[in-house]
Amino acid sequence: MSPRRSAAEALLTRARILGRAAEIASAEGLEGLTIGRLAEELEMSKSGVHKHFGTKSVLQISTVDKAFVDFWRQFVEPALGERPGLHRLRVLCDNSVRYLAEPLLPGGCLLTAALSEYDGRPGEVRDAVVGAWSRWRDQLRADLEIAVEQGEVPEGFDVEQALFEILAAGFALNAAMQVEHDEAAAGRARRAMERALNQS
Amino acid sequence: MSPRRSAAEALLTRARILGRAAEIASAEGLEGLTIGRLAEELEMSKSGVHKHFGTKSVLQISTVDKAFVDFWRQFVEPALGERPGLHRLRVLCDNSVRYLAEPLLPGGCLLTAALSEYDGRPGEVRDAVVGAWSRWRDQLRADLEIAVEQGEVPEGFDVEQALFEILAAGFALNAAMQVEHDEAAAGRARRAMERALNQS
DNA sequence: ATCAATAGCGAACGTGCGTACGCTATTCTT
DNA sequence: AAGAATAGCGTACGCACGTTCGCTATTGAT
Repeated sequence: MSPRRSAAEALLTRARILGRAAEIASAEGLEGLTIGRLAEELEMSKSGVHKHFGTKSVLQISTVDKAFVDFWRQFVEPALGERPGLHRLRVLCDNSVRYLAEPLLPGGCLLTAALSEYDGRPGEVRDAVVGAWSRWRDQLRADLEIAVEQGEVPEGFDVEQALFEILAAGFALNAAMQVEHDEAAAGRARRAMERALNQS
Repeated sequence: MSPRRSAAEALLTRARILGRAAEIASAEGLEGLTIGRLAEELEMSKSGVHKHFGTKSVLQISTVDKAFVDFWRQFVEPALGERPGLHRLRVLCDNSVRYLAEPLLPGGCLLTAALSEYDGRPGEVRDAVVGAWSRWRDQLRADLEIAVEQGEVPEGFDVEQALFEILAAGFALNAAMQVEHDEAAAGRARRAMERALNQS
């Protein structure tokens, strides 16, 4: 039927697979993502899907990477031009709230779900998830530290405490949206993050 | 081999199954929990395990119930004798931090993990998870409202905002413990919860 | 003493999983 | 123009899953 596509087409196919994979995994989990279902929904053969990755865990890792890159491109990179420190941090927080309140994926933030799914399962998939998560956290921490250096926060400001509370608000927002579609949660998350920065 | 136990023994068997089920599910997820593995680890037959529940989803729901009841008995009920309002709320918060920092189960809080696992999958399992979760949240909210009535919190205190931030700290604590065994996270969670109550 | 009820076992089932292999027809290199 | 490389398909494999069925031997009620 469809014997061989060009190398360029193959890249498109791969992207198509990962796009659908991210959608499925965001709702059903990375473990609920199966090659058979993927093949069916994309109207191609199981072996055709399989060949692009060679292994289930490579598919899972690639899906995590894709979701993270999409998030980064759309919600982090646009902020990188802002003035580093407290200002850029506020932009990043606001972007992440928008991302969690109106996710790119039907099942919400794939990274958040995968972190919970794999926190107790050592392996390469877990490493990929934790790695992506750390990149995001390190970005926030970097701006927090710049804010301290620039004296934009009060004396004795606790960077790790603020980081904890910002991430906490993100977790809670994600849960509120996914579990009960709580429209008021975005506002609460914003307020919680702002309070984390105005540490008393 | 083991033909028929007494009704009393059967209850013990059921409890033994659910105990191990909660351990497995806390680490591998409610979906990663399988009857075959359960049977193997308990050294009984698959059909023997199966018969106690009749259906996989009943097993999952029973496991959620068991984990919730254990948490409730050990960390909520002992606090119910405390003076209602802000004081009891503080005890509950402290208890929940201890629970999340040193969980009963090897993979951390089963309820938190299950909430994330099932937030995008409608069905009876999800209903059970959300139901348990709501009971906990309602308990916290009840004391927050009592605190407001008793004037223990400042004028204009936002109950839902405080609730959001308390739960947020719990999520973040759970993640910090499970993902990177961050020993400092408990202190940060306590501080975050306290700040949620001292709403400015 | 009798006898229905049942805890747990053993074997089997259909299904869906990840994976392996060979094939075909096109693309890309030379 | 010729030939190596390969995208994707079709088929098949072994395995683990949840579930079903019949059996056995004890329990607990009559």
